[in-house]
Amino acid sequence: MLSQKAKYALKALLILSERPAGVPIQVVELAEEGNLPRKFLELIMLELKKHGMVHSQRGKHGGYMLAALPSEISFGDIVRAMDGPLAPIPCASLTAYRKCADCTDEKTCAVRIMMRRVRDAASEILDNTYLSDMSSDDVEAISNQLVSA
Amino acid sequence: MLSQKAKYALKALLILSERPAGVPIQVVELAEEGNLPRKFLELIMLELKKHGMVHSQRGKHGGYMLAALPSEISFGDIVRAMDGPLAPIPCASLTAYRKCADCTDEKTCAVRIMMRRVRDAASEILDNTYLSDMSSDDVEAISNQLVSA
DNA sequence: GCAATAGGCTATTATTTCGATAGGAATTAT
DNA sequence: ATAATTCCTATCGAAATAATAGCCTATTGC
Repeated sequence: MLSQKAKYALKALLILSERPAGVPIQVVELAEEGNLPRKFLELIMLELKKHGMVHSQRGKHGGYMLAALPSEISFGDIVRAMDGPLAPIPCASLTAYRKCADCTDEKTCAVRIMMRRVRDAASEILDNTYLSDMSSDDVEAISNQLVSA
Repeated sequence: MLSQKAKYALKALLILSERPAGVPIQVVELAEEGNLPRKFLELIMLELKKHGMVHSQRGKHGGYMLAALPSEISFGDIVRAMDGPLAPIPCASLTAYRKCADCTDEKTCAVRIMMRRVRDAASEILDNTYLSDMSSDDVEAISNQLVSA
């Protein structure tokens, strides 16, 4: 499951990615444009900042801006920052491996192998798509393709 | 995330799939062989039965058996029965679509498109692999390939 | 028929996680 | 100074998760 937190983070960063770089956008504005709960979004932006994905400017005329180019921030980065590993189960994670408490022999565990495949597939998609690949223009084009297909 | 419940279900069904069909296996035996909490597993087996994936026989010499061939029960079936839809977010689900409360325009939602891709990838894997594809022999072979690769 | 065995069912519980809100401290522009 | 805005901590309620307990009911073997 993708948490609300991660969903909101994605939406906020997508909005930021379509604005001119370096100009701070306030949380209120992000919340309005994305239809997101303001106070919750504040926490999220703070967390994104701690992960180095955005910069902030305090005080009047402050706000948030991307810490890198939209072509450098992947969906995988964002989802991991908010929700942790992509793998459905810790023993199938590359970035945060943890053995199952009840596991007797990992090598013969079919569950782990299957979940590893799922993880790899998700990573293949999310780690190779960047904010810049999903601008509103791109998304509209994709949606239209789906309709005509 | 794959729940413990789903993980235990998968392990139990994998054990069943390697036993002769039609011979009931008791919960205690499944719990021991799979290193699973007995009482919790009882609930799980019951739920699997309600989903029509296993049959049960009560009384002395009772137990559970698969309701179909191992080549007919997919990992996708099992995961969905235990944890619900594969999609990371309801608006990207085929089997249990639900609109996001905060969504203003689904057609231009990049999050939904990405999560739909993830869903499709997971489905591609889980719906096309059956219990019979993951017998302990198969799994050992796969593990050995990984070592030598 | 009766005892033993095993699934069936309901309730309960503890723990954690999630989603969100509140209030105020720190900082900056004017 | 004042207004605006991020930063930080605390807190809350609701839901989900993981599991256990206990009793009921069906079936079998003798």
